[in-house]
Amino acid sequence: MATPAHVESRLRTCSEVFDHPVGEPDRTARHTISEVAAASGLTAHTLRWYERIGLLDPVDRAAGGQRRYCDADLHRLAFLGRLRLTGMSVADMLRYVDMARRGEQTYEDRRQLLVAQREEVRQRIADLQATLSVLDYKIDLYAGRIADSTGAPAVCTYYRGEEEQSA
Amino acid sequence: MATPAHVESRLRTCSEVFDHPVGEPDRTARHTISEVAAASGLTAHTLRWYERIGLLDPVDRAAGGQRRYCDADLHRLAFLGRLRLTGMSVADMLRYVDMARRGEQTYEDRRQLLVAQREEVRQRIADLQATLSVLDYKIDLYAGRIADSTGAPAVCTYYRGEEEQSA
DNA sequence: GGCTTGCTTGGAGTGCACTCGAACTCGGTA
DNA sequence: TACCGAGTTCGAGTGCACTCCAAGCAAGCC
Repeated sequence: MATPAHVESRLRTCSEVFDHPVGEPDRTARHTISEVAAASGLTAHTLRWYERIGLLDPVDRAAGGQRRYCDADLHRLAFLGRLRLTGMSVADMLRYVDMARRGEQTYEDRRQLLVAQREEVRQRIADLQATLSVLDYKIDLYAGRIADSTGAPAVCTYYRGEEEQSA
Repeated sequence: MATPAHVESRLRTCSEVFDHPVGEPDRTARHTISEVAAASGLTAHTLRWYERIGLLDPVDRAAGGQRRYCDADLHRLAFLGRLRLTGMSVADMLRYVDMARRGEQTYEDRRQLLVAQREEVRQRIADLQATLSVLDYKIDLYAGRIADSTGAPAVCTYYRGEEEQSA
């Protein structure tokens, strides 16, 4: 049922893996730090720093001591990027990663952490959507598309009066 | 057409104004710094700092030098809070406020700034919603509600394989 | 051999947005 | 009069998340 024979099974590029981190990750250490930096949007500095503080497990090395990242590293980076996007602190990401290292016994703890984070994300989306309508209103106001101070029926006047600090 | 006579027209409280900054703001300086702190969620320290750096115009003072905020100050604070929520930097908020001080001639500039910010907010919402589905997937995974490695038809396997760092 | 490029390290530095401290003033009350 | 609590000032400090630096190494090329 896995990969049909006629599908080429070459190793995927760094960006391919990072942008679409699905399936069983290949464990071949083969991506250089600059490839991973380009794919992830993080700097090489930041990638080394993530490893130093323990967000990434020690990365494999080529002869000469250079880092070679495998697909599993990219999977983790991609997910950490998602968590960071939600506003999760590095300290909390570390907590999550430490749990992941402790294996199945932390499934429930991890689930709870993610459920809490999901709630925060939902709240954040709601806040942003409320902000969006304030921005819409202000933009229309500046474009002169809102007849001001005429008794237009029930027009939203959010933040009217903030425009000019005269008086 | 304005305020019918039978509607009581007492001055609104600090929280009322901050939470619902609509209509022409009253210019009576009457809210203490701790009231504004409670209503806005900012600390008194931060309110003074906002004024020091110019995000707020110099606030009126009671005899004795204590600050008394008016409704217009609260309107501005409420809108600044919205901008901050979008991730706008204090430096950019300052730019916006400086434009507002220069009056009508900056309407177009301000509109453009807000349009750009609106685009960022939309992008941010999209990112967060994508993250939400990743979180949903992971949460289900941890709850054991996803039959792993069985050939379930086209199940999303985002980030599968990131769970355990064994191997 | 000499040069360039890309990588290595640990520690120090940066920028942001607050956050706090210390010393002081004011108005009210027991 | 003594004290309290809420407020004042400005400069300094904090925590976070990078970001950079200097010195060095290894491989590849002219």
